[in-house]
Amino acid sequence: MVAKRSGAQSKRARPGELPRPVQEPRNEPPLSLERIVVTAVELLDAQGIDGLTMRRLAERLGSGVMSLYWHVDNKEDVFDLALDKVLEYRGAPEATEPQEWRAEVIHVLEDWRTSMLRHPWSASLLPRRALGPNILGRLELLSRTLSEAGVADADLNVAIWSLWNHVMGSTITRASFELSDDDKAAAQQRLTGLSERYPTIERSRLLLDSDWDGTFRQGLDFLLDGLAPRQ
Amino acid sequence: MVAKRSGAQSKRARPGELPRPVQEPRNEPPLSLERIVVTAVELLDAQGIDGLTMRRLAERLGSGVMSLYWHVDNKEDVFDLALDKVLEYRGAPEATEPQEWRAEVIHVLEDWRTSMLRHPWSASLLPRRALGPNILGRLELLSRTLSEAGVADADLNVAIWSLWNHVMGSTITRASFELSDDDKAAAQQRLTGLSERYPTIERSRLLLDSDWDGTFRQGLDFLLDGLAPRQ
DNA sequence: TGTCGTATGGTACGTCGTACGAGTCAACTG
DNA sequence: CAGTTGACTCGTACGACGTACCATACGACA
Repeated sequence: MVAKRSGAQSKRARPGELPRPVQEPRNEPPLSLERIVVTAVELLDAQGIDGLTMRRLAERLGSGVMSLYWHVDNKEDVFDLALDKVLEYRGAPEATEPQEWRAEVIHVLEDWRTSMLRHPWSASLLPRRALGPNILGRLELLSRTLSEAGVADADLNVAIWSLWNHVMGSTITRASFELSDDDKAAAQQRLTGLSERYPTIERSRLLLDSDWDGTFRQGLDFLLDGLAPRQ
Repeated sequence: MVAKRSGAQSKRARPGELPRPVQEPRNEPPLSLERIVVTAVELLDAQGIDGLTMRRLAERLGSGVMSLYWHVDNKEDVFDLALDKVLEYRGAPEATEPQEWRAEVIHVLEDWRTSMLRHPWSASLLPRRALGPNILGRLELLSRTLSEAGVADADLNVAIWSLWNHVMGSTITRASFELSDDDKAAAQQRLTGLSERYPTIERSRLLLDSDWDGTFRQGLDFLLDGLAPRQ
């Protein structure tokens, strides 16, 4: 536990140059934190949360299992890094007109939600992981936007958490209904078998066809209406 | 996989009656689904999600590990049952005056949130587990209340999911900040060490002292304002 | 007395995270 | 040039896990 995890960039392996000295050809580039995290995300996308094991990760990287532990403290670390990786923000860094703050907020939050829905495992992972720099960066951006829009400092925390909660809730709900696969079967079974116990749910077909995107936008509008300073 | 998991109630062991025939005294009551679930909740409360293992559960129950599998399909099953157990609803079953629907909704949702905060593991578990009967029961109750309050069927799903999302988001956020313990250390470190990167967050002390309950109530009010029919 | 459904649990297998320590290699020091 | 150091890789091994398989016990009924 010393100098480990310096932001060591692996130098691009320029092919043809510097022929491999004595060893049998190593067809994989050297390990790096970057490669590990990228591969972990791939693995999570392909196999889900339980599909990520250190052995499989090493296999994909063409390395020994224990080599990973030079770059990473433990498996939880991998989860933290993968989660934060997925939440990198590549948004317009342009200064926005002050009167467009609402559109700016909506854009930030929808991008956030989209990023997580692209990797459904991230939604179920976030509740129990630490806040990485990218997550904090998004929170900071949101804070600044609201602050510049005129939200008083005293109301800022309430505003931020309300919006955060909305994004988290919508995303998690959406994602957990997306990847179930037996969702339809289970829901159908419950609805037909127990329709007399849950008549209202059945009537509104709550579990079968809901407009996730519309719900997100509509709830967001209500929150922003309430949070925004009158003007 | 046949008649298993019938709601087999274990008959109360009436002490003194029917002396133990030949075996050495079995000081534990017989296994039952009920006992298993209750003990699983205790174990989760005490040790957290990773603390629940089939071996530890069996140890607490004074039984062999494999005996659990007569009552339960697998470990995921235990999670589902424990989660739903925690969400039993013991609310006032009274018929409410139609003009009090708003208080009724607030009560239902606050009770929901309180139940989950009593068992912080439930918040991080819910996103990836199936909907049990108690959860569906709460959704049904919420649906009926809103429906009787005059929310049109077309808007019902949006209303329910918006409220559900709010409860989920608030609870998960709150719970994940509650049980971290290194929260303060990590947050402090980030704030002092990286204060120039997240100035707005630092200024508002977002990660240190936020009013979770107030945020929940205020966001809920905004949502209800938006969702309720004008009257 | 047998047979059957209900219930218990010991043993064993494959998989997991990771501690430990030996190994390789480039860069630097003298 | 030899020697040392530090960055990095990885084979082996250990304890813990979920659970498949199978032997057992017991009350009820034939």
